[in-house]
Amino acid sequence: MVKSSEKRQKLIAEFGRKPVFLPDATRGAVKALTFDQLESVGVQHIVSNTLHMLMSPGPDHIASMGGIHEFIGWDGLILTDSGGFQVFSLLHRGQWDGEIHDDGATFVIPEAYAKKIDHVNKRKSDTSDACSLFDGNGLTVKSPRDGRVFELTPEKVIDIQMQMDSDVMVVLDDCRKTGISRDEAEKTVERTIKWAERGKKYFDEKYGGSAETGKLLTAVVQGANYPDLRRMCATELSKMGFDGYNFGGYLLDEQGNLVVDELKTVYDATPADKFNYAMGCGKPTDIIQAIEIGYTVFDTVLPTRNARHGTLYSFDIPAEDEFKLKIKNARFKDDNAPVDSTCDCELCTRYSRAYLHQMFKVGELTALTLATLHNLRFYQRLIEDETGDYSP
RNA sequence: CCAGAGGUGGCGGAGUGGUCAAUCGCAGUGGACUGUAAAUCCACCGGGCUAUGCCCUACGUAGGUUCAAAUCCUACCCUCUGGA
Repeated sequence: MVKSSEKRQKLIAEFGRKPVFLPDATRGAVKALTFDQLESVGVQHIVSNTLHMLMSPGPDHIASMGGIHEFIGWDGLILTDSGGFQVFSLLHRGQWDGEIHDDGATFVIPEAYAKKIDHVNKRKSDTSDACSLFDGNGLTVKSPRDGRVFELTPEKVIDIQMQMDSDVMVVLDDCRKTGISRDEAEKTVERTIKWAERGKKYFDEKYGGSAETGKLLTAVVQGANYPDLRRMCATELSKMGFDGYNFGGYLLDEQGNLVVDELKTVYDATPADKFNYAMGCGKPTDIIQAIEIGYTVFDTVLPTRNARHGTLYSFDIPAEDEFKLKIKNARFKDDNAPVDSTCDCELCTRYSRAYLHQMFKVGELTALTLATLHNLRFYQRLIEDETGDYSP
């Protein structure tokens, strides 16, 4: 195994000690940005996704390219999500075919998506390279053109993340939204605990655990909006000795409010010397709340996706309005001010609201880049301000 | 000058007797987005109201046929394509 760089080792050692925000680079890239641009706003950590990388280009390919850091050209910390969220967002919401069973989850890739990612896998499928990792023991490649089948199990998810050479790994979990029945919630908790145990055991026995690999392994706490289930899940997982504990599921209630009570319960039920990661959190105001509770690790698509959709964050906009500035609104056509008068990013130091407005109106790609750059800078400043050691 | 084709809302373009204030796309306006199938999705988009309904003005212009016309007839104006 390739040894982590000194820089990465340091990032891993310090991970979660103070609040960090990790932009989502689900498929190995933060949309619209280069890594130079990402670094220019102070980002040192990103999140990638096991399922997406499994589908394309495949863990074997990443391994053969020297691991994910080498492959994508990023020497910062990479946290890889397990694909548990896709169990929820794609399977439970019925967007993709597939099923969840006690052994894991099976995904059938829709033709439209398969085509999009097929340019690499088409070649691979001829020699079955893509599934060699699993010894034919689970991962099946059906048709490379229309609906290949992938299976995620607690063990496979560890293997994939190890092959990718991830820094912080996440075990497979059965992710659900908050509004499910008690019965369902109990089942997902049971399954999540079982899967976590299998993942941890496998990581320790096959790879020698964190001590041997220098990587961190985190577990996911489920339990929907049932505080006692959350507590039970957190307690059980804590007994297994993970490096971090993640608040899983959907961390908003039906009204879109942060589930503060559940977050507190989980925080209290997990070891004080381990970090807590609020997966998918969140709006700036949500992050501030979660930091107050004690969470230190955050990721969400909001700053990057909203940037691409024309919603910019600005400290010039009051918190009551969620710091949101919709740059495509007609009122910014003649606005010569920067998006955020307190910001030091390229967008704010060089361009006006009027210019960005115009670039969005005509669909210039530069607009997406500038907006993404800025929103990530905003999130960096938000989180750094919370620790009191903001330094640009 | 002759022969064809056509003139529809900001634009492109459906509709060819009633269910048409008029499909759809673009542009416009606003909204949504929380472990990313998302440079996406949704709503509104002639005007005026005592507004889940009513009234007015609209399918080149002017007449006509009809209970009823963007849709049929007549004339005129304009555009395009061929031919002199």
